[in-house]
Amino acid sequence: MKAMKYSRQRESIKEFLEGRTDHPTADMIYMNIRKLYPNISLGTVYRNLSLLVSIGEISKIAGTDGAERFDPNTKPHYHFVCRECGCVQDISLEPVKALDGLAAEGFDGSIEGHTTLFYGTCSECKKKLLDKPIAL
Amino acid sequence: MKAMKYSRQRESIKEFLEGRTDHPTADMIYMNIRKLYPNISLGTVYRNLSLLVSIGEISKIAGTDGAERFDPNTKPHYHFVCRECGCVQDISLEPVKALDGLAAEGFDGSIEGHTTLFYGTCSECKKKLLDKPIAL
DNA sequence: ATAAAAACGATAATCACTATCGTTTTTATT
DNA sequence: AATAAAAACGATAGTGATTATCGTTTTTAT
Repeated sequence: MKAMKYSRQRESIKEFLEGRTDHPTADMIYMNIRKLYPNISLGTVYRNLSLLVSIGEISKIAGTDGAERFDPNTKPHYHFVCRECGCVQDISLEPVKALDGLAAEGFDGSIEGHTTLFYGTCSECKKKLLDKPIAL
Repeated sequence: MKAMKYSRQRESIKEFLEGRTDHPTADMIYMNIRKLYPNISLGTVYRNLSLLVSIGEISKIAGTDGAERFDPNTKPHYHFVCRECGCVQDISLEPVKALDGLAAEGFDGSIEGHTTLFYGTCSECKKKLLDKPIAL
């Protein structure tokens, strides 16, 4: 009933995301795709991003302040967000499924999973903070 | 330099939140406070909520879709969000601080903590889903 | 080659939230 | 109690991310 048709815009969005680990926002993706398709619309970027998410080809990272971020890696994994610069990075820790069981104890609903966002200071910002003189 | 002055609007917001475990949004709080102060402004609600958060009297729950939610419980704890109705509930599991150490392994930034949001179906919605006939 | 419908670009609308600003309250000091 | 500085207010405009609308263009099965 709703067969998906090919679109080069969607293809280029997927290609742009492929291999990336910086989890860009819709706007960052828009800015970059515009170099290839100068009159692509921001709405088209949003439409295709949610389309790609809905068919499971990319995933969306929620919980980060401001804009949503997109990830070509669809396997569940944890993320880290830097409190200094706001950058988002992958955490190479296998999701701790045991947490779901622990959380389910004494809980009357059913728990299907969890999302975890670690926060702190990324290595880049740690360096910068060391170089910076102490503020008075 | 910036002494905080009393305000009944702020007081009533704090009182409204006190004892609640449904984690209302700013708008839900606004709707309720209006019964007591019919011409309170939504801006006043937002201003006081962030003020109360900044002095540590209440806390803000991020990561839930749409609007931010507020919690009178300032001790760090996990939350659950229902995928059916969107309600947010407390999880009575002590934050697993060991996760931070695990995540830090092989990570070059520094991890200060994490937020975790469990998802699934709340008990209310489980009941409703059982009563509902299977869709064709 | 045709035509149905999916996707497009442009743009308006929505939603949650923040900022501005003139007026009202609070509160420390007379 | 009167005063006055500043914090807080209500009304409202503005912002930023996202979604909806709509007439036109592309895709694709026939």
